[in-house]
Amino acid sequence: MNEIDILIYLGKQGAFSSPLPVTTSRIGKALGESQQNISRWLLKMEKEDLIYRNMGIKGYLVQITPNGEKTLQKLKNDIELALAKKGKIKIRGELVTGMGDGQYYMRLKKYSDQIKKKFGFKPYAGTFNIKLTDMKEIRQKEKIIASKGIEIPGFREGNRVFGALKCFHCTLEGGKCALVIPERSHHSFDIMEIVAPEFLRDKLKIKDGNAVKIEVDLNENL
Amino acid sequence: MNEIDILIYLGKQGAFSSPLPVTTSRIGKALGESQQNISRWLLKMEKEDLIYRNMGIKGYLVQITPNGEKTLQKLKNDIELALAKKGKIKIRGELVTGMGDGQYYMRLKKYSDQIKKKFGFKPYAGTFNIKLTDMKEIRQKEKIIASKGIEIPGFREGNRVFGALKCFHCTLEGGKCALVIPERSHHSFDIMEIVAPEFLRDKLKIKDGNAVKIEVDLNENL
DNA sequence: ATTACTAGCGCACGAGTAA
DNA sequence: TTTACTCGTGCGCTAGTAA
Repeated sequence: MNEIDILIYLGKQGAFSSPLPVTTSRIGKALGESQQNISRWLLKMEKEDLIYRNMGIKGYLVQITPNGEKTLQKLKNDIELALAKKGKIKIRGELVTGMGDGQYYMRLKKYSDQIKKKFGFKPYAGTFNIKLTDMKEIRQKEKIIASKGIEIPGFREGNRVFGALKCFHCTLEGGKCALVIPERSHHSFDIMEIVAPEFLRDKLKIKDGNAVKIEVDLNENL
Repeated sequence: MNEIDILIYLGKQGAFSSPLPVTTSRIGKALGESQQNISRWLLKMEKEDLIYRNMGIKGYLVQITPNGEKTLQKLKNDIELALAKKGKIKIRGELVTGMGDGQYYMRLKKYSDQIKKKFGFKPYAGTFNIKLTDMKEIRQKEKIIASKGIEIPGFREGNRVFGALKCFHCTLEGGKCALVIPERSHHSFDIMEIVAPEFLRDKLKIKDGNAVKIEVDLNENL
């Protein structure tokens, strides 16, 4: 029991725009609380400028103040911010160079065109390679691999076969990137390859050995 | 302080999809509570199946359970339901006939075409006339009149001048209608005129003298 | 460093009841 | 009928401290 429960009850009854005739026992009944308890809460909420009250014939006329409305809005907002993190996984690692085959792949037009199409940016012809130094982080990567992700199909060029890629929207130190995982070659399990738009490469001033944070979005649609 | 605050905190840190390393004192600091208090709450929330916990090296690894997520969703939903009532005014009255000039207006094509255009239905060539029997209800009507509403312009036909109408989306016993207030003739302050789509006239089996509930939407856009 | 127990205090609760 | 007071109980809080 708290003032939020009462604000929600009053709001659902339409106490925003006009005074609502209510009694403490009716609210109590609806919320499973005693009449006395509601009486005390309304008194308190009046002091806190969450509601106005005027005596009516039977019971009070109660209305939610702008402050009361703001309180509800703020809570809703906070919950939304929290729920927005659903389906996102954070990973920490360390920037390394010269590992992984992503940088080779990204020079191939067939791959980079697909990135452009599905992620909306032209990838820099190299990748950020992130080394996962902790077993915990590798377990996170496993969780990502178990997700569906965004598939970029493979192709053949002459004799050579280029495998499919499983990709994810992600942010690297806050900047939008794409996580690229070749579907076949599962060697180097402790490396994550991230392609960035060209401009980001300049903006993020990170060097080899730097610790970086990545947030991977498991959802397919942005 | 309650479990919602902690769920929001954990959620914002991304504890939905993967275990989050936290300590009771860190949460306490963030929420302005003592370490001991957070310890007790986490214990309780674990019992209530809102979170899982596993001992880590320093502190716990905490994750929000599906049930915990559902709890947040439900609260968000309830708040949204409450906030959806904002800008809506409830009025009670009694159905009467033969009063008001709305029914005359609605037979005029220039008016009814506008209703069709702005409310999306062809009005029945008569109005529901609602008599406000209580001073409280009349005060509600004043609040409505003070709002902007949806204007339907006047026109002249030969010598006669037909005034503008101020209209509002509303529901009459749950059915979508339009409240129509002539801008000039402010006689009969205790009558509200409501036009309904033709089919509603049959569906709502209300007769003269019946008490009815109206919910008026002060917003212009549906 | 952690978590979480115990003790002590105060706020929140329902029951009874006055106005 | 109302609201809201007082009273007694118990839950939630912080501080101290054990593990």
